[in-house]
Amino acid sequence: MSLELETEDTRTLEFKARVFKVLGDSNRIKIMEFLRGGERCQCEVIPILEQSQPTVSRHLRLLEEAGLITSRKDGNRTFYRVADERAFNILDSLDYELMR
Amino acid sequence: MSLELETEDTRTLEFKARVFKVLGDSNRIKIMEFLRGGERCQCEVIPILEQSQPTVSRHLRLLEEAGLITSRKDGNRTFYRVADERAFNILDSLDYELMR
DNA sequence: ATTCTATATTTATATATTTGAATATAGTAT
DNA sequence: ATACTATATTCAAATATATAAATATAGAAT
Repeated sequence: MSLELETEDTRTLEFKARVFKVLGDSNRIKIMEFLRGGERCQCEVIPILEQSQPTVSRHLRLLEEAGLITSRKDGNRTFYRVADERAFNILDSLDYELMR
Repeated sequence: MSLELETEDTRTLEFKARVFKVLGDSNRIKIMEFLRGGERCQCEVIPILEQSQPTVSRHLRLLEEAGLITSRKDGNRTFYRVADERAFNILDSLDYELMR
């Protein structure tokens, strides 16, 4: 028995930190919210964020690497969707009045 | 009607991003998990993180600035507790098997 | 084949974040 | 008063992150 907390191992802890870190950017939260409407291509995301195409591409990649979204190619385009509907629970877990 | 999403205003979006960003660090998640056990002083947190006192002090300050924890001084010590039990919902919202 | 459109990658720059050493402050104990 | 303990702050260095310009790739349209 070490000094480590019993409740959560290092793996889980770092997994959670990675996911939260990726969500710790309003551009990426905006993407997640946009994807509530279902699958969208990158070209649809770009005007939502009002940022450059490489920047949007990178944000999408980070969300995908964190396992929050998945992508599929269709011809020219890359379509993105939320990997698991439960991902929205993370976003919604903050909808209480801690905010002012 | 602008290009902005109707569902969440910029304020809410940036609030959420700020909270997630603060939680996007395994040291700070570890602190939150430790505080499930109730109020603790900084001197109790330090051996949990196994990091320097200034570093722990800073992590605690960031959590407090994000509204996730509160502090109170008692003599020499500063005690910290979770600001709202619902903050644990954020941490727990990630307990589904997106992880491997 | 050429042009256009969508996306990805590389690169440079600017900015933010993490860390601990050093120091400051302030309460506690003797 | 002096020493000790707990915490906060300042600072510098290392590292990470965000952004867009430039470029590359590749499918679609003509």
